[in-house]
Amino acid sequence: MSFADLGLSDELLTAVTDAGYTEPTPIQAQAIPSVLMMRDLIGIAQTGTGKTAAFVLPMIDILAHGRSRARMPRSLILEPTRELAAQVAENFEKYGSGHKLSMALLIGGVSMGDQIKALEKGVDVLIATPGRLMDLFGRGNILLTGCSMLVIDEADRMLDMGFIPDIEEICTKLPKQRQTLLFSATMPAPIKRLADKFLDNPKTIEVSRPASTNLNIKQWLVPVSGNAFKKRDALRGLLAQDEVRNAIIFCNRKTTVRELNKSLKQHGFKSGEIHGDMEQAQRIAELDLFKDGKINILVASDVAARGLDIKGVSHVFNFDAPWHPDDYVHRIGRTGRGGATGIAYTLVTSEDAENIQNIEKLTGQKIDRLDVAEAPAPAAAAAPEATEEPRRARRERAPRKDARRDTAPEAEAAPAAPAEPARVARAERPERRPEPVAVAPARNDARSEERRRPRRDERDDGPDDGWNGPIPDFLRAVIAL
DNA sequence: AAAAAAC
Repeated sequence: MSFADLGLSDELLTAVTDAGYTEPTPIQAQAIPSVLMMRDLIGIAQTGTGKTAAFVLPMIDILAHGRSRARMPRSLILEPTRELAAQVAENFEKYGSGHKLSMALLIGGVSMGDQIKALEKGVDVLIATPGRLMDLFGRGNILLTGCSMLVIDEADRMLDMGFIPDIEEICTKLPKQRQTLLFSATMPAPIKRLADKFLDNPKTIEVSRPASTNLNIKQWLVPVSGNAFKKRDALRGLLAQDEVRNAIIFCNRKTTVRELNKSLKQHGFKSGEIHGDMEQAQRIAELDLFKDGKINILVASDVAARGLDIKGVSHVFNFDAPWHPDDYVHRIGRTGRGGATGIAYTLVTSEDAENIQNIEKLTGQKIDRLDVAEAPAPAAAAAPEATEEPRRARRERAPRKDARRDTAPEAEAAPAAPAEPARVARAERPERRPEPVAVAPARNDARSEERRRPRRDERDDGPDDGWNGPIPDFLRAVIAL
């Protein structure tokens, strides 16, 4: 099966080939001919399956004929988040380069002026999040009566976010005579009802079992004993592996995102953050830095969990196990995209245990616990005196004021402590552990070692290990069980 | 429990 067999125009095939694609993904192979035949469609597909191109490509061909009129867009694509909407717009630009399609991206957080101007001129493709679309519609800037094609993308996400009433209202403003495509990773009852109500004899395509995980992604659970501080310890150790080219780190809370990014920066990592409390321009800027490799770590809330398509993300970390098991599948799906392999680590404390159970129930697979034999960098045990040395040195420094605080500890906020004798820092680190050259400047590494040792000690969590075999140093401090 | 989306 090749793109040439799907009925797309020659210009479009050229654009696809230029973009480096030769073979359609299963959802593209199944959806594109149906869409070109103007059928309604339900696409049940995980992200990372090539879903976006499955509707963008045929839409370009369909819209190539005819032209738009002022304030009357010819097609509408609804997306749950601004990032996703922007990404779909990028796809239209990429594949539509040979066509003269006009496009407007209606999302919040940016000024309305340009959006209104574009609408005035008339657009072939309108890509929108529901809020801004409703807003502009209410102001009389949009007429949807000429809109003969509708795409509802990530419908289950829309449901989660309470957008279904908005979607229903928008649907009623479109002409009855139209083509409607609905995409969703899962099919909960309210989405089924929505499809029954607004789609006409749809063809249903399901390309992967809902909530199945991508087999290209190697998943690990990393048991961590204790608190957020120890999680940060474990995380830094994992990030220091050579193979971590870049990574998205998901947290459950925006505050955790901010704290973790701050902490990673202080440890010399090139990291950035993205969450819903940030200005839109800031979000895009951070995303671009990550895409361009100016930073290689992006700490994110679930705003980035779904649909974000960034090429070549080598690792995903779940700093917290997500509350909703669906989100787990979406988060780790940011790696292993386009047939590449990826690795996903989930840090697990007792607080995460229940969420992990739900995830394993949903996916129907047990996730491997990272154990000694398979740990990334098995190492010789540290010399006995090596663990004593930093404790002594540490007692000479100011003790923590509040030993119970486990977020944003002042030890991290404080300026760098004077370096330990190099011998100590080295003795604590296994010889075979890769230097974190690409991720964290080595000079900061000794500092990070210093900082976490005192903390563990003061918290008086008991012995450092209970292991018999060689344990990677970074896991020694944090692994439970 | 959280995050997302309109001013």
